[in-house]
Amino acid sequence: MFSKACEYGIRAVIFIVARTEQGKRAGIKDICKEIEAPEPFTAKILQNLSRMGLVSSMKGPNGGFYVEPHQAQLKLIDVVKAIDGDKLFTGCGLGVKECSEDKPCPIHHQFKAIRNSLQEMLENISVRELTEDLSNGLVFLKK
Amino acid sequence: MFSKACEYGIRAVIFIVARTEQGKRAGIKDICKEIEAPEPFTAKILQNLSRMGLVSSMKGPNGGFYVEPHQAQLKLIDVVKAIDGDKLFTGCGLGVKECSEDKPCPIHHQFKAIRNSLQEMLENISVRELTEDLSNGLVFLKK
DNA sequence: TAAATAAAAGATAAAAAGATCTTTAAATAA
DNA sequence: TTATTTAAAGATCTTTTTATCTTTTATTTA
Repeated sequence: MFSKACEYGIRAVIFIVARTEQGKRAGIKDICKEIEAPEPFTAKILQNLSRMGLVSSMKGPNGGFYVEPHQAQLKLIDVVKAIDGDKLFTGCGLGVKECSEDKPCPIHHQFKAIRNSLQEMLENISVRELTEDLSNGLVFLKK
Repeated sequence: MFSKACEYGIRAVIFIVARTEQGKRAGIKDICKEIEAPEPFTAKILQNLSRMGLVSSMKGPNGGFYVEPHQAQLKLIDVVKAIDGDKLFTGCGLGVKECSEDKPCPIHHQFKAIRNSLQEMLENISVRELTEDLSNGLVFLKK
């Protein structure tokens, strides 16, 4: 469904927001240990997210990734679209080039329903609420 | 969502069933022209489906791909699982290794709902009913 | 200011997915 | 039987995705 990059990205962002709420920044090493992700690859992903303004970073001692208050309002859909783009929500399920409402592919309508609910779900979940579940020990980022 | 192989596979199978209902076999060339897919790649996919018994084939003049009556009952889920496996329905949305009901990832429950409805959709759609829409000009396999 | 820390950036490498080409085998029809 | 047709099989190639390594730049602290 999501690319590996997107999976790592979402997990990393959840952890970063959690750390920010504890008043700390999250170093790439900590992040990757915590979410069990490859370090240089995840660093790349976060550099991109940082450049796009979804998260912030600071170099040097005690540096690392964090979120500004306004960034803490991130919805999951923002992260997904930043990393995987929106083809999951706009592309044809069967890869038919000119699939549209007028000339639908064989599963166009059924598919639309599914991915609309996927999109809706991602739009309604904030990263922040997931960090709460995380601190409460309700959900996990690794084994 | 689906791999390219799966997209081509589904489109090809729909066309093959349609041709079978017209009492003909579908050659790989015809198939690929009709669904706008790369020929050797699609041939590989159909060879696999044939080996797995989802479709039938015959060599020689007037040969090609077709379905036996019992194969015409194919559901979309059969094709998807044959090509992409079932990781879409069983794997964790965030790629967390030991994600489970007991130790769920942050979006485990929301994700489950989505993919259950996806699975349900694929289980309830038969390839055959899609060929009807195709012959009625209601849906399209290419532009 | 100098040393240490940590992200940024760029180059490179490995693996997987997607696509192609060539040869072989089976079936049919002349 | 022989030539023709068409899928099967195997080898190969390309592109994209995933992952790593090295060097540079920014920041902090001593």
